[in-house]
Amino acid sequence: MARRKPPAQHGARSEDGQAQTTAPPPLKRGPWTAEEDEVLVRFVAREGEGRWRTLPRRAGLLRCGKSCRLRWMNYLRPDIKRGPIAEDEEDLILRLHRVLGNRWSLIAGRLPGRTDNEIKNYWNSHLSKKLIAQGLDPRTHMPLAAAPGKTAAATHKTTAAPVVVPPQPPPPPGPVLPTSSAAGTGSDGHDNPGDGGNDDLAATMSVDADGFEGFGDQLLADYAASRGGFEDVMGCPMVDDDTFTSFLDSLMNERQLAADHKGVMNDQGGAI
DNA sequence: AACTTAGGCAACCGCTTTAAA
DNA sequence: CTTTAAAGCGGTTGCCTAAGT
Repeated sequence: MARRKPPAQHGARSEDGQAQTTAPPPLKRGPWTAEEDEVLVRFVAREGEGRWRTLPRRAGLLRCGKSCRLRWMNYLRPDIKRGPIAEDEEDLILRLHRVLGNRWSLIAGRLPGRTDNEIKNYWNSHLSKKLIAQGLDPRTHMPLAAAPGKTAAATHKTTAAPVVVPPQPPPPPGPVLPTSSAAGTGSDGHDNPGDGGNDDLAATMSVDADGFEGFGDQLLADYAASRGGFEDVMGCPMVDDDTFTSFLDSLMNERQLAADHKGVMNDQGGAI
């Protein structure tokens, strides 16, 4: 169901947006054809992933490297799971999002076969609305402040400021988690579904807490405290790598965890 | 039946981070 | 140490389809 305006061949920019002086080859844009898919699949099978920038030329594709990578990661990888998001997957997404926020790649890393793009789209088109309908702020999973006529009724299209979020009080002290620096950590960023892909997360989780909303999570706090993994440093609760990794695992493997904290969640308006 | 609106999702954009030279 | 290339990420766009009028 891909539709992206095909023309727009403004070749005046490289794939990274930098201006170019020499006339670039006419890069194709828009939806991929079955033929292109086949070429890419065959090439990756033969040469392996990586070197995306040069891949198009080597493979004989008139696409930019970014486009090839995206197509492979989001659609052509053999381990991609097709089909609707299952109920348990949805439940996991909700719980992970509550802890991780919009870290789609990290969330995807915990859902084998699902891509960050797919989860992001699913979140924006389904789950955020679901939370709103429950009176919860999709960003923080906290109860929406009563804002007459400005919440669930606020229809939106896709993600552009999808949710009317009233000014929030500072989130409760949350674990110190990585911000966008979780990106680009040497792994392919998609965290190889199912392979403990939050290692990079854990490695960076002590960086800073700025900009991470939706994580003020009593769930993790309790969990970490129970593990003795909490320290209060500069007013910011910290968790160690193992604690956080275990916590994410527990989110996946122990539905009981949520039940154990039901009281907490109820206090917050029944989040999740 | 024709038109309009909303939803869904693949693809693109721009920025950040990391690694290599 | 600095610069540059490569890769990855989150946000956004825009087309197609379905539902509604």
